[in-house]
Amino acid sequence: MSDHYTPAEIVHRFGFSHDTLRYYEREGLLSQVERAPSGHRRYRASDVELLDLVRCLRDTDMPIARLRAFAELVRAGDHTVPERLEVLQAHAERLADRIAELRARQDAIHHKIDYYKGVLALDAGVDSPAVLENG
Amino acid sequence: MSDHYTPAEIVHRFGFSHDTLRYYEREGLLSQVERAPSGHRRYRASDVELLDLVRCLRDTDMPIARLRAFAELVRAGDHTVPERLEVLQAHAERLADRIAELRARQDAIHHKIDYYKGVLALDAGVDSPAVLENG
DNA sequence: CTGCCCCCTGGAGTGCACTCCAGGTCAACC
DNA sequence: GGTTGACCTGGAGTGCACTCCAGGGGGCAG
Repeated sequence: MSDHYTPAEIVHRFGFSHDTLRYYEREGLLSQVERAPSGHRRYRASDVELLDLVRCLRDTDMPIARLRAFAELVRAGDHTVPERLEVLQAHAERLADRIAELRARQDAIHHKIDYYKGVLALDAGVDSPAVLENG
Repeated sequence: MSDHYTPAEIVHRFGFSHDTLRYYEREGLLSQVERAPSGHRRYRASDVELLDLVRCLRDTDMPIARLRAFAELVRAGDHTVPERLEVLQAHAERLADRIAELRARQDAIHHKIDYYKGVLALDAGVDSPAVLENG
């Protein structure tokens, strides 16, 4: 381990494919990644740090465009911290909403599952099962 | 209100667009929807019931292909209830995993937010702020 | 010297889920 | 009778996020 990471190491670490990493770079999520004399990329600690956040935000469905905007703020310097904070807080809010929605839907699905289980239980126990109310 | 619903009523009720409803029909999520003599669609209670579930499952990211498979089971008759149950249970499991992942990411994002808040607090109170550990 | 592997490039292709469009029908209202 | 509005059709187009491809280079093991 030296002060940089090869593409393969990054692929392994984050689970992004080579192509996805190049795509992110093209899209401005990563600033120009350093190169070895051979032309091969050398990812640095700052890239890794940003990719960590990218992983987190992509996994929570932040679109690429917003990630690029965030990355640009990071590049613009420390004075953009308030704006970055706003971006993250807005995202956290949407995420909380999304989780709440998923949980509500999850409840509905479990009700449906229970309904089907009821149907099966009746089927198993009775020759001609009664009609069941679908909740 | 009669025993059927117009396309506009369905659009209003579920928030699916006309085009999306037609797309779902083409994709086999709804079986052939009844028509008025004019050719206009007439959605019935059974369509509404299925659309309710479609809303639920789409909102929790079940792909169209799996929804079609489910719809086919529904059409095939009551003997497919065990299979439908399996589909729903598998989906519920994926959904629980997804929610757990989102919550984990949510924690990480909140840590990042707290970190940025710390930076700002230091900025506000100190002329030359100390370096802060990024968690 | 010969493979072989890892990596490079620009650009084209893919999959999914819609979404839009042009042109037409039908019923109702003025 | 004309206009309006809701709806119809098949098919093309869109947006997003990758993902794949063909062709090429550098460096090292055998």
